[in-house]
Amino acid sequence: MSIAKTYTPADVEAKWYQRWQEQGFFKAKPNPRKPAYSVVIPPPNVTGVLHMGHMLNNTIQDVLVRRARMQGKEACWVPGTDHASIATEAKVVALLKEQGIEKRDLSREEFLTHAWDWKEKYGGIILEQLKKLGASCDWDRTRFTMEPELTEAVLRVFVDLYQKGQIYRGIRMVNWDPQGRTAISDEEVIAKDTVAKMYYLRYEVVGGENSAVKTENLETEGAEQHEAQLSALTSKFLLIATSRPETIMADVAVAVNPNDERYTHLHGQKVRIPLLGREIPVILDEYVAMDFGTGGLKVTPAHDLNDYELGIKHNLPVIDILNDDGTLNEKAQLYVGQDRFAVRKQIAKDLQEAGLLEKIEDYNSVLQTSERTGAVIEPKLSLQWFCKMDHMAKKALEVVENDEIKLHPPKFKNMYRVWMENVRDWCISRQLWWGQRIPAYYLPDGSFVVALNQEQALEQAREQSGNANLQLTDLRQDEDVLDTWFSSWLWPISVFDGFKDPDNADINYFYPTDDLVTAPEILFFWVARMIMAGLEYRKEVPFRNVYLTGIVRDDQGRKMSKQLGNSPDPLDLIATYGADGVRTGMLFSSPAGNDLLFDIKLVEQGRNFTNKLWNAFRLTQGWEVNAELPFASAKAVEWFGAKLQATVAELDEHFAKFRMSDALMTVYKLVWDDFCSVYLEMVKPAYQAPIDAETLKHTIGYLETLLKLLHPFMPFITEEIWHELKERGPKEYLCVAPWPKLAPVAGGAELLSRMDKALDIVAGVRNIRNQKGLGPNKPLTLAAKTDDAQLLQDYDGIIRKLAALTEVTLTDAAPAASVGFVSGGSEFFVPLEGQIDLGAEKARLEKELEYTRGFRDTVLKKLSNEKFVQNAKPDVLERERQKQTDAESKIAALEQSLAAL
RNA sequence: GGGAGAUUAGCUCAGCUGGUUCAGAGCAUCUGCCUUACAAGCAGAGGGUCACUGGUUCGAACCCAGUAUCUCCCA
Repeated sequence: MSIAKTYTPADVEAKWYQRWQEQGFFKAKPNPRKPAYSVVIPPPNVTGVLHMGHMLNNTIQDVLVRRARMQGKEACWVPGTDHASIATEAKVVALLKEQGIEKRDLSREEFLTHAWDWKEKYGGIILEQLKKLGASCDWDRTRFTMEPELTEAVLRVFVDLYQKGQIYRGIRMVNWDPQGRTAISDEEVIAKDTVAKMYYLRYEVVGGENSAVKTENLETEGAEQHEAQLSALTSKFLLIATSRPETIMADVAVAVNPNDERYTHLHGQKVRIPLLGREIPVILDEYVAMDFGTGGLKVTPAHDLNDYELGIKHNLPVIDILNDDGTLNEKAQLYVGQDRFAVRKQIAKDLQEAGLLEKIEDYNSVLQTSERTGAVIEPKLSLQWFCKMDHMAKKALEVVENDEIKLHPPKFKNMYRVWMENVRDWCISRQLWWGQRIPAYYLPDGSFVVALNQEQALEQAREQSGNANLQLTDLRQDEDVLDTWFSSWLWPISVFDGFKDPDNADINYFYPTDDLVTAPEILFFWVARMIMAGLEYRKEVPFRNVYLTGIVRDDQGRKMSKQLGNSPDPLDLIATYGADGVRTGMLFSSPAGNDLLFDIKLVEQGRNFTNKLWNAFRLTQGWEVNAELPFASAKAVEWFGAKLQATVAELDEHFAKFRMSDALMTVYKLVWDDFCSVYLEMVKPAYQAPIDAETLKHTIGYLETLLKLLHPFMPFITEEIWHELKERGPKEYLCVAPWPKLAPVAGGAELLSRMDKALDIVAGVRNIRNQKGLGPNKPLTLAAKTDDAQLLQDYDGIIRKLAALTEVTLTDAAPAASVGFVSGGSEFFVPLEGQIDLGAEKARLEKELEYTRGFRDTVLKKLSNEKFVQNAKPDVLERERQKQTDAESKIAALEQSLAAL
C-alpha cells in the first residue's frame, strides 16, 4: 500500500479539470428530457485580474451549478467578460501614454485598434484563472459584451426604446468626471465625508455705502459692537457662505428667503460679484434655508443641480465657466486655463487681499467622487442621452415585492424598494470611444435619426428631411458611446442570442435563468436593470434567486485592496492549499450577504479537511477482506445509514435557503465527526486484522455517497478518490454522478437516539480516562446500573471498542473503589483499584446532585403552574414531564452513588 | 438630516411561528496523548446576565417601547 500520507492537490487538479472538459461535462444544450438549470456569470471586467471577491462569488456559483448538474439538471453556466468602458479606456490611454502616444493624436479608429489589441491580450485572464478554481462553466458559450452579436443586441434595444419614447436626448445636470472626461450615472458616484472649508464672501450691495470695512475691527470689538457693525455692514455688503469660491464667476444671482427679516432691505436690489464686479440680482425664494450659512445663497446654475433648478424657476441665464477637464474657460474671465482646485486656493487669497473674504470655517460636507477614476465629480450641464426609468422600475419592483424574484438574504428587499421608488432617469451616454457607439445620426440641419445601421439611418434621414439626395457622408454619427451597464443589463438574454433570435431553442430552454450570484453594491447598477430588461424584452424575470455575497475583508475588517496590500494572491493560495481547500475556506465564513472576514486559518482548515478525507480513504484502502468473516458491524452500518439520510435532508434544506456556509458545515461535520471519528472507529478492524466483506461493501458505499455530497464544494479531491476507489467506466465521473436521494430509514430517529445514548456512555468512560490520566488504551471494565439493559446488549461491541473496555457488566450497586458517571437515567462505574480520591469523587457527585435538583425544581415549578399546564401545547407539556422523570431518576442514581462511597 | 439592519462564547456566526438541551456551531484556548488512516491528527475540558432599561406573557435571546453603540443605504 503506497498511498501518500498527505494529500497533494497540485498533483491532481489540472488533470481532472482537463478530463472534465474533454468529456464535455460542462457543456449544456437544450434537452427536453431534463429540467434546465442556468446561471450567467457576473462578467468580470476585461481590465481585472482575479481577486478574492471573484473567488468567493465564483465558488458559490460553482457549488450551485455542480450540485444542479448532479441532480440531473441540464446545468448551464455561461461565462464571459464585460468591456468596462471607462476603466478599460483609462487603462489603454495610460498604456499609450507610457509609449509616448497621446489619445488626442489618434483617430477614433486608431484608438480602438489599440483597445482591441489590449483586450485580446489581457481580457481573458480572469476566465483562465477561474479554471484553476474549478469553475465548471460552459466555456464554448463564453461571451463578451462588445462582441458583434452583443453589440447588435445593444443597438436594437437602443433603437427600440427610442422608438417607444423611453430614450431621449436632453440637457441635464450630469455627474461629470473631469479626469475621465465623461458623464457618469448617479450610481457611479461615491459620496465621501470630508472636512471642507466654508468661505464667507462679501457681495457689495449696488448703491449701498461703498466703503470697505476692515475685518480686523470686527475681530477686536466686543460682541455687541460686533453685532452693530455687522448690521451696518449688511447694508453695504451681503455676506454669502460658499464652499466653492471659484465658482463665483458663474454666479447669476444671489437668493435669500423672502421671510428672512435680515434681508428685507435687499429685496429688489442688486449686488456685485466680488473681484469680478458684475452686477447680479437678489432673488427671493423659500428654498433658501435661513439657518444655513448666512441665509444668503449664491446661484450658479451651471455648476449645481439645485441652483440649476432655481435658475429655471427664476428664468436666469446659465454661465458655464468650466472646461471638460476641470479647468476654467474664458467665460470665467479670471483664472482662465487654471484647474478648479488651484483657482480655489488662489481666489481665496485674492479675496482676502481685496478685503472681500470675511472668514473661513471648517465645514463637514460630502464629496462626490467618481467610482471609476476617483476624481471629484463636477455637476455639469450637458447634452446627454437618458433612459426613462419610472415605468420599468415600477414593474421591476413588483416582481421583487411579490417574491417572483427572491433576494438572499431578504434584508436587501428594503434597500431595493427604496431605490426603485426614487430612481431617476438613467444617463446612458458616455464621452468615450471604447463601447457601443450611440446609433444616432445627425443631419446637416441639426435634427437626427436613430437607426440600427447606416443604411437605415440614411433611409430615415431622407424621409425625415424630404431630401432624397442626402448621402451617408452628410450624416454624422453621435460621438458618444453607451454606458457599459447598457450592455450588461441585457446579459441574461443576450448570451442566449435572445435579441437576434427571440425564439431560439437556447433561450426558450435556459431563460429565465435560475440563480444569480453577485455583490450587493451592484444590486441597482446591474441586478435591477437586468430585471427591467428581462420584463421589457421577455415579459419574464431574468432569474428566480439573487444570492448576494458580502465583501471580502481582511481579519481586521478592512476591505481588501491593492493599495493596502492586504489581499493574498488567489492563485498563490490555490497553489499552496489546493483549490478545494481555498473553496471550502472561503465558504466556511460566508453567510449570505454578510461580509467575509478572510482569515488564512479558514483556508488552512479547508486544506486540513481535504487531508482528513484523504486519510479516511487511505484507511479503507489498507484493509484486507476475509470473505469467511460474518457481518460484524450491522449496528454501525444501520446507524450511519440513518445518519446519512437525516443529514442529506438537512443539507438539501440549507441549499434551498441558500445557506451555503451551513450546508458546507453540515457535510463537514458528517464527514469528520460522524464518519471518521465515529463510524470508521466502529468498523475499523484491529491492526492487521481483516475486515468482513459486508462491512467493507457498506463502508465504501457510504464513502461514495459522502464524495457525492462533497463534490460541489471540493470537486477535485472527491473526483480523485472516486476514481481511486475502483475502475470506472469511460463516462463514470463523480462530476456527473447522481446526487444522493435517500429515502427515510424506518425507525431512523430511534436508531439515532439509541446510538447517541451509547456514544454518551463512551464519552463518559473517555472522560474518566482523561481525568485520571489513564491513556486511551489501558484496558478497563464498566459496570452499569440501568433499566435499559437492552441498550448495553445491542451496543455492547461498539461501546467496548470505542471506550476500550474489556467488558461491560450489569450491577445493582456501585462496586468498591470505582469512579462513576451518569448518562441518561443510568449510572455507570469504572472500577479503579488504588486510584480513587474519595473526597474528590464525593465532591463531584454532590455538585452534580445539587445541579440536577435545581433543574428538577425549575421543571416542577413550571408544572405546578396551573396557567402553564392550561396554556402550553400538549407536546411541550409532555417534554416537561419527561424532563421531570429523567431528572428524578438521575437524582436517585446520584444519591445511591454517594451513599455507596 | 432621512431610512434600513445589527448587537448572542476570545473571534466569526446559527438560533425558523415565544416552550425539546436552566443557550448552539466552527475556529481559538486549556489538559492529556507521536494510540499502526490522518500531529494538516486523536481524546477530553473550560468558556455566555443573549448590548442596556422597562413592558406584554404561565413562559422572552426571540414580541413591544425607549436608550446606547456599530454597519449599510439615501440626501
